[in-house]
Amino acid sequence: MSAPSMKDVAAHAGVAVGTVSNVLNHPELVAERTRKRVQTAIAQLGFVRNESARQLRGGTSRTLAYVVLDTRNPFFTDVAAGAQQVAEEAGLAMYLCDGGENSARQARYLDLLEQQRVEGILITPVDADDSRLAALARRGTPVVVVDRGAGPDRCSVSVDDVLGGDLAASHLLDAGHRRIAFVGGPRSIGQVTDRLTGAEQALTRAGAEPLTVLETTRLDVAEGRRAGERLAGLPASRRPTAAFCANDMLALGLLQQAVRLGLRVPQDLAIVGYDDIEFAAAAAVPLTSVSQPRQLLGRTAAELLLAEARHPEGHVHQQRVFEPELVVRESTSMRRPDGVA
Amino acid sequence: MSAPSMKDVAAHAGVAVGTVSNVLNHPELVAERTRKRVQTAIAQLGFVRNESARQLRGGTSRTLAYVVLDTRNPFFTDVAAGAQQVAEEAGLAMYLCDGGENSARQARYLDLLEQQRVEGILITPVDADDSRLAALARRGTPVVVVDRGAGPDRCSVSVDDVLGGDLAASHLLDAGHRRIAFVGGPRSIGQVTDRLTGAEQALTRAGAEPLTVLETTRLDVAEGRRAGERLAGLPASRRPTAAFCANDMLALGLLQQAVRLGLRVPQDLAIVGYDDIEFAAAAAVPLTSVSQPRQLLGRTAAELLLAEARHPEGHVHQQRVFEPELVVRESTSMRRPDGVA
DNA sequence: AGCCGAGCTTGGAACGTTTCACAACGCACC
DNA sequence: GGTGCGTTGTGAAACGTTCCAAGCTCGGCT
Repeated sequence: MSAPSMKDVAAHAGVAVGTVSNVLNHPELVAERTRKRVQTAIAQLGFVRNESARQLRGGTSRTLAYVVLDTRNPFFTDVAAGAQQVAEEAGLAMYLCDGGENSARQARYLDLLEQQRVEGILITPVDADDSRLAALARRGTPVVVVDRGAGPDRCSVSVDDVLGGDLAASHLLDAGHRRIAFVGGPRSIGQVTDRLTGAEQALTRAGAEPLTVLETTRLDVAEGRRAGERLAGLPASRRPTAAFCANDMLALGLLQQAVRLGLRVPQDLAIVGYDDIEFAAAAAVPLTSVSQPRQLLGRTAAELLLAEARHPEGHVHQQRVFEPELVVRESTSMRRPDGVA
Repeated sequence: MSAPSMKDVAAHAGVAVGTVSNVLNHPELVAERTRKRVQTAIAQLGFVRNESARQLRGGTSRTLAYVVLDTRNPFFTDVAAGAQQVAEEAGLAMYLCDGGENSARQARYLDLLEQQRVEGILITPVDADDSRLAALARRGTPVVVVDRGAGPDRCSVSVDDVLGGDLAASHLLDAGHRRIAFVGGPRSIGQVTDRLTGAEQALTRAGAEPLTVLETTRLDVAEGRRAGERLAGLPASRRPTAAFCANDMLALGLLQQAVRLGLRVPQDLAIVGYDDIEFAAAAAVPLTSVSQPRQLLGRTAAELLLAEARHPEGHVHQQRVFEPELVVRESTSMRRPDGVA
């Protein structure tokens, strides 16, 4: 009653197990007649290869995985789409594992994937703890860190987040803002601290007063709304006139809540996001954002991973760093977006 | 040089292979001293269980998969988050497979997952072809269809899309619109045709002129923008005064392009979306949309799947249908959203 | 007729686990 | 001093493949 195996197929077709295997893997070795017979037996029994057995017997898993920071952030699904494309071209499947910004969950996925002997892992880590990845790599599972730089003994694909933070803050300074807030967290996430660092660096350079940091527990819309509430609650005299958010999810939440509570954007509060996700341009007030080459990031990461998986011996780890780009829209520009007035 | 196996661990610790297995699976059967010895051997060698072998030898995969229509649509990642929560509580991992609105790709994933003997599959199918799912189920892999109704021999979790379409169209009719466009496609996707059917039904009931159907090739923002272009290109006399989009991705694209091309929303063009994704409320003109209980959908689906996977014998298939709800926002309401004037 | 090689098929080893019947040991008890 | 029991550890079978050496059957060639 359990799933039919090759043995059953062989019996049913009156051939040896090896022949069934040959029909599946080297059909050219099998005589026409026999092949047909085996194939109908397979169809009749509803035989399905057991991938575990297959893999055990020396095969490879032909599978990659991308352990994502949070699948609900469109930025990462765009990156994933890029990676998936490359995987597909190489004949590999790619699983997405949602870390949900949860360190323990990510760790569990890593364990599982290693035990499953996937050919390689792409990961955007929640925390800075590199030892787990080091162990993985040491034991033979190639790892590429995505959207975060890595040390010399690992491939990584990232965008210069410090520069991105600098761009964002500089833009706000240029527009005349002096009291600027940074919205983002938790600090354990590398991108958050890098973007913050970049922004601080710009302010220091300009001799402006330091950032007001509104720390969040996650990088999602809900947290953005909470930050909006906190900002709107401040007396206008002390309220920052601009906010730089660690990503667009936060920025969109912040924007939404700020508007709801009566702040005008950008007049009362200018907002800069990060990632330039597709929805940023379509926001209530189209969002100024720091853009990253999402798909390219994914593609490159997958290519590096494949290269390492295919030729582990001579592999030289690369840390690719792309440049972010500021996309200015109405959320920071004083011009009225349209002539409705 | 290849990954160490239990045999290596056993040799290193001076015990039998069976003992190593016991340390891992039934530690209480092993004496303290021996257990310690084995554990240090494991640590020293960097031994990692081979999940394939494990699974082969009668174990189960403790893994679910959700084959998503398109991971770049936030609706589905929200559903996935709900499902994942349930899976996690049950001690299972869940892989996300991005079908990318591509029938062939979905099929490939299904094959792979079946060969991998996952415990069950959640799927939002691209096309209406049920035979593949039927085959899966027949051979013993439980399947639950998500966001689409199914026949009596399969579990499904869906929202009444016909009703949703009706709600949307009725709302537009109530607001006085008579020339209404439907934006969506391809028709192979069940949700699209159901929502269209519902809308048509409302128009017929009201004796209004039939829908102008703008068919799209995908359900994404880019296609929405293209539809916007087509609409804006029509002479005002023949242009629909309202559009109902098969999902929010389309609606957001349409909105964006319509505004860019000088149409005022909702005065020149009212827009209703579908799914009420988080970004709908934050759009340039907050989007009226048909809301579905996303997380609940995912949770329920996963629960049904688990139930079937755990007790296949007595299982009775259920087709759960939830009710959608119209959320009215500025994209269809004539009131000016704020007092800016 | 005998031999050869081509074409096809076979059977069994190996992959790394888990499980299970059983062996070995020490110990208490009669 | 044997018996019986509980505690630990052992070794081999089994899971479903793939791969390979070896076998079989033919027809053609010398």
